[in-house]
Amino acid sequence: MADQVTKSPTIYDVARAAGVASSTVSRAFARPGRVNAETAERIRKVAAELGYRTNPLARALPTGRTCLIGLVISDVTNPFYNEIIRGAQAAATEAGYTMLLTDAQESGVKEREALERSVSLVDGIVLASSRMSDSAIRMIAKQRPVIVLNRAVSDVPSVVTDNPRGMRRAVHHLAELGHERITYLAGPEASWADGTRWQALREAVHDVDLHAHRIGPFEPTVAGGAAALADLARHPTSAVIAYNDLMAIGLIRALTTAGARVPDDVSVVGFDNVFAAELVTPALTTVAAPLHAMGQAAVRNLLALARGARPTTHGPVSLPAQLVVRASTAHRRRNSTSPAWGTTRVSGSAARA
Amino acid sequence: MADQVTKSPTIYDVARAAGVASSTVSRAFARPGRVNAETAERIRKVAAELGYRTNPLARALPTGRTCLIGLVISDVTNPFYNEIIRGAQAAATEAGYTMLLTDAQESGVKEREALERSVSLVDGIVLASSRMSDSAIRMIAKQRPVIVLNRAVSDVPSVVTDNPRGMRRAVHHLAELGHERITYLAGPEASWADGTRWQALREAVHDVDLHAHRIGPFEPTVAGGAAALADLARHPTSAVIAYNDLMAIGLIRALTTAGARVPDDVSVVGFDNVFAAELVTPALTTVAAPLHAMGQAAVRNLLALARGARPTTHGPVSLPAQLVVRASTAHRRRNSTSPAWGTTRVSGSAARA
DNA sequence: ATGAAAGCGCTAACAG
DNA sequence: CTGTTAGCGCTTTCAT
Repeated sequence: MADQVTKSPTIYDVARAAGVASSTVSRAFARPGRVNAETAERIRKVAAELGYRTNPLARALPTGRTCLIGLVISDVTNPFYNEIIRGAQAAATEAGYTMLLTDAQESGVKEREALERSVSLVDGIVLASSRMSDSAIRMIAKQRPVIVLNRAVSDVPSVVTDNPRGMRRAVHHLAELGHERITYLAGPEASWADGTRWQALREAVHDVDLHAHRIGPFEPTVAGGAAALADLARHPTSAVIAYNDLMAIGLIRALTTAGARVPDDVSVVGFDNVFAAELVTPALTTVAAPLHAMGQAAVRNLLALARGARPTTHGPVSLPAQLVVRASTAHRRRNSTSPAWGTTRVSGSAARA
Repeated sequence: MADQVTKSPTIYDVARAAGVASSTVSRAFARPGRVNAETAERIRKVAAELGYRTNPLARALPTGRTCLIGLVISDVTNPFYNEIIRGAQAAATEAGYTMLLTDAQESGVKEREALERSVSLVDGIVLASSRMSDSAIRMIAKQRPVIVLNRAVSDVPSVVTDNPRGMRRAVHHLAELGHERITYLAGPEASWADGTRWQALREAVHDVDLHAHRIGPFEPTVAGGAAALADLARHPTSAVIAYNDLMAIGLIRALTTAGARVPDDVSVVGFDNVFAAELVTPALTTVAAPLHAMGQAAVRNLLALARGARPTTHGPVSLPAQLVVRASTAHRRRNSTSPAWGTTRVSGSAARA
């Protein structure tokens, strides 16, 4: 039965038992060099016997450092963040920091409230795919070091994936497979990543002389991807690139249900390479973000910032993305002129050449 | 550029500006009833102007309460915890608490270290599928209120799913489909859930006069499930129940690759109903744990404990599980005496029908 | 209802 | 190298 009666020993208890001043005990733990080896040894021994453990809270008060960092995630439920969380945690632990993880539950308001309650508690904050406005972010960046992940906010250091390059690879892959028209399934309008991806797609497509068309925005979820089918049917293409894996998966399912075959009738590529991407059938071709590395980089940079380092680079730190080719993309079949999966009545003729 | 120069105003700044004693300011925030309505109003106004926000750290020192609770997860990467985290977070926020999430990275040692660093910081701890020994858990339960999730530890309150009932439902479902022999794919030996599930399976199977056979243990991952194929092939059955969804998914994939058809040749049921369960093909029939509710219940109970409530019930609090029937289970085909998916060379002729 | 003062447990000058 | 002495920002008796 939980009996939290025993008050944990304080620095004074140790000091008394070791016959030294409390400040010496403090030094023995914080600055072992500044204390006689023998005394230090004795203090450690006594402390161990008493079961003394320095109270991080009390320590934080005079020093102003809590050794806590906040990681705010727009939606912990999204598998996209799994590896990011882990990378961040690893970097934090490695540096002796503890992580305060907060789920913003998709809401800019909740995000703000949560931040409200935790800014003063942490030495720095990583904002992953924040739903807050740029100005709100700059606001909190005034109070504590902040790194934004997966987004660029002027005057606030950030870590992102190299979407342009990832997108270029996806487009080249599709081009090699003979596809000529690509539909982009847009994610949330507020998403910075969505903007860069669509922009990158337009440029990439231009380079290799293909065409791109955008539909959306849709929710960045399986349901959102499924919902995109109707729009896609109105203007079908043999290839589609989705804002993220979840949407790609949703679309594939809807497509399959509607009688289309992936990748035979339409090739689909996602973004992020989340865990489920390789589990679904067909396994998803996707642009893999270096999730773990991103979480890690964000925390490391944050910690550097907290230590007083000025952000070196000006633009965001950009981590390389890779294309993971799996089974959801295939060579375009010339003969499939009209989609078998038209909305209601398959308006056959409207297909591309 | 992050300029954390501006020191945030203290209670004294507010007191001075409002022309009252600091203690009055303190009361105005903590015990509004104990202060003149007008003064309180003035104080709030001044505080707002100055942008004063009470420092939770400084508050925690004299009160001993940090309004922080720790949630330790054996592996944040496992989708099983997604909804649990969310439920926990919701309950915490609702009660005005902030959550300190820690990933134990599958390691009892790391778990312990992380705990070491955070016990003194929190008002209570939820241990989800802890990898530590019962005695280690009881140890930390002596220092702070603790709730263990998904496990039973004597003398420590816990929240679990009703595995026996879930298992019974799965077995009845399989029985109705005409299956007679069920293989259980065991998860980690150290897992409390694994023990109860296998035990429940044996009992359930006995009630309806079927047979159960256990293979394993395997890693509770997709890879682990795939690895189980070899063992299963050695002693094939028309139905298998896996320790969890990830393993079930892994097995299905391996089975499919080996040329077997799910559910035609073998029916597979998982446990947990994680997000990916409905995404895979065939969609997984699984025993759904009330993930969100579990996280929520754990935190609520913890908070009650922290408030001084004695745990009412003696055994663990058990939350109901449901069977979600999807596409990975089907009626047993009488004629498939020998598996078409034998270990190495698929002995062609042996196909069903 | 309000003020004064004594800490919470620890760190950080400053002397010795 | 070690002891002394102030605080960090807030709460909490105890007076008034």
